[in-house]
Amino acid sequence: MTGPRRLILDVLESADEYMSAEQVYLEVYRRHPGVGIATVYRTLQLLAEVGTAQRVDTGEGKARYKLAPAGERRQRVILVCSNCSRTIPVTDLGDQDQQRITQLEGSMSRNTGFAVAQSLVQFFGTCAECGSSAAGSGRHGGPARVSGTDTTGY
Amino acid sequence: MTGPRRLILDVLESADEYMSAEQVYLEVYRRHPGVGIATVYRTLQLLAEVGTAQRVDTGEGKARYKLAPAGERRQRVILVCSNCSRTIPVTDLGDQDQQRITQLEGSMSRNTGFAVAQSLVQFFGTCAECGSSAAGSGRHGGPARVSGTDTTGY
DNA sequence: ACACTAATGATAATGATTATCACTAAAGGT
DNA sequence: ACCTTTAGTGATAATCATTATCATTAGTGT
Repeated sequence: MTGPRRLILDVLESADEYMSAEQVYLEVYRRHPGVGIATVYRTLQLLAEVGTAQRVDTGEGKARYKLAPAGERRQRVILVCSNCSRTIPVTDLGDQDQQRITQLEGSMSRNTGFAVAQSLVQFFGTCAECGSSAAGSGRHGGPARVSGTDTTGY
Repeated sequence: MTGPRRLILDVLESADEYMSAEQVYLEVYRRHPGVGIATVYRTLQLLAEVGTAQRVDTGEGKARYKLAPAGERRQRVILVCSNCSRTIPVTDLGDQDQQRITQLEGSMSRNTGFAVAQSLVQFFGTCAECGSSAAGSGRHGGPARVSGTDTTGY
C-alpha cells in the first residue's frame, strides 16, 4: 500500500457516488498534486480487479468507480438519470429486492447454464430532482437508500 | 430510409447477438463495400435513439447493438461471459422473471422517486460452454432463451 | 550500502467514437 | 424540366478515454 494508492482509496472513500477516473484524478490532484493520471487509472483498475472497487459502464463513454461496500456486494443496482446523467448507486437494497435479483440469477443459470458471479441492474430514467424541478441540466443529491421491509411484493 | 441505412438494418436483423460497431461495419462492407464507417456509427446511434436498436456497454470499451425485439422491450437482460467475452442477450424472458424486474422498478420509483424508463440487467460470469469445456478462450453458441413457466419462484 | 523488484509519473500510442466538410441525391416549388 | 434547399453520405481529421512504454524512484531484503 503506497502513498498514491492510499490517496486514491481515500478519495473513493469520501465519495458517495460513482466517480469517473477523471473526477478521481482531479480530487487526488487537489489534495496532493504530483500524482500522475496513469497511476489513477492503474490503481482504479487494480482496485476493481481485487474487488475493492466496483466498476460500471453507464453508456457515457467512460467508466465509473465506487468503493465496494464492506459486505462484498455481488448485486449492484444503479439508477442512471438520462437528464442530469447522474449515476446513483442504490445502497442497502431491501431484502425483497435482493431476493428478486437472486431469483433472476437462479433462473438464468437454470435455463441457460450460465454461472452468474456478479450482477448489475441499471435503471435508466429521470431522477427525482430532474423529474420535479422542470428538467434543467444540473447536478444534485446523494446516494439512494432502498432498505426497509418493502411491503410491496405481491 | 436510404440504402446504407437499409443495409445496416439488414445486418442487424440477420444477427442474433449484440454486435459492435466494427462488426456491423465489417459485415456491411462484405455485402456492399463503399459504405463508410462514419455512416455505420451515425446510423447505429440513430437507431438506438428512435428505439429500433438497443445499445449496451459491457465494459470492454466499446458499445454493442442489437435490434430491438418487436414488442418494444423495455426490460433487457444480458449475460456477459468473463471468459470468452460473449454477450448473450436473453430473449423471451419468462413471465416470472419479467415480473421480478417490474417489481424492482416499482420498488425503486417508490423508494427514491426515480422514474424508470428502461432497465438493463447484466449478469457477469461464465457461460455454459466456457464452464464445461475446460475454459479456453473461444467463441461459440447462440442467444439464450429463458421463457416457459419457470416453476421456481417462491 | 547493494542488488532487486514493484510502483510511479510523463508521455506516446491506441482504439472507439464524434465532428467536419465537401459532395451527392432526393424533395419541393415555380 | 430547372433551380433551390436540405438530408444523408464518405473520407478523414479531431477528440476522448484508456493503455502501453520507459526511464526513474521508492521499498525490501540481505
